[in-house]
Amino acid sequence: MNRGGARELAWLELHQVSRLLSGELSRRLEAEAEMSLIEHDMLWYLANVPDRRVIMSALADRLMISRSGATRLIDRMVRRGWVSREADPNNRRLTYAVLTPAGAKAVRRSVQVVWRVRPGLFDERLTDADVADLRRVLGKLLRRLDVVD
Amino acid sequence: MNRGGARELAWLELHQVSRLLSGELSRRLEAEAEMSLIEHDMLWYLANVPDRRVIMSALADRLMISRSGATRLIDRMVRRGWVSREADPNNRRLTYAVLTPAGAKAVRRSVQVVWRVRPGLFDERLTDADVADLRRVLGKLLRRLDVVD
DNA sequence: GCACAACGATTGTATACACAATCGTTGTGT
DNA sequence: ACACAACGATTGTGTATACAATCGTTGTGC
Repeated sequence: MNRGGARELAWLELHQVSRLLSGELSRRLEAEAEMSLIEHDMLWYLANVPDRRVIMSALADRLMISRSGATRLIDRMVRRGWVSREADPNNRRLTYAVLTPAGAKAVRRSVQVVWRVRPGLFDERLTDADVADLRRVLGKLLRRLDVVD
Repeated sequence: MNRGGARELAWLELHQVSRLLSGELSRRLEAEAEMSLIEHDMLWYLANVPDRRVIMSALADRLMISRSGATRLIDRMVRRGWVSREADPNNRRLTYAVLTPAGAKAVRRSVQVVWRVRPGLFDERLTDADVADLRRVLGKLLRRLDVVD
């Protein structure tokens, strides 16, 4: 029943690799930095954005999660003291998620974990040519998938 | 703070592509075949395995979900009448998930959706060389990630 | 043969997530 | 100025998932 075509296998392997890689990094982050992968991604993004603050809905888009997902994610981070909420004085519909000093400290630790773990999972196995090929193909796939970037 | 290296971007794009692709196929499956992506994957696997039956834990491994996740997934499928459970007469610890005729019918519909949707998302955008490159790189990544395959 | 470890599946529980509904705020047409 | 649409965020709710504990079954050492 049309099994095993190269394109079907490529599709399968793509998801398999993504799942295995993020699963492994996830476990290591959970164990060594007490945070989930999405929490790390969020903090890392916040740490590298001007003013270390971002509007809730922009955060949701960037992390590819729902608006309510972003609300609850920030709830957890506020409870942990890593992020604070700030209202926009000019437009009271907007809420900023702002990285706190404690959050900056936390993300410094989680980034260390990523730097320690990711090379072994990913970077070290690929030559420059591999990376270039991978990005070329991923770029083609990404191009029309309404990614705002 | 060490942003934007090609390897970091490749990692990001890999997960982004996987997420966007499966998200889109997921929505289409939900809308047009009333099942989730993992449910389709499960039925499709079952439909192509000898005897259309598989041991629970093998199913979990294959789908890369937890054992309890597999139990609950099969619970749902049994409720829908698409899968039945059968005990192994020789080893009463083992449970088989078996595709029912109704399940075979359901997967025929969901496969149609996949065949209709995936080419536009994936296949059509890639040349044979793209697919070969992608699989070469993914293969490298997969090789040591204890994939039973 | 019996005690007990190993095994496969399930259940209890906590958590994360999406979708839909809702709340307060801001923009718009007349 | 007012009614109302649009907007951004949150809350209510249902569901999927994982981890740990447990249940019944099978294998093993003595």
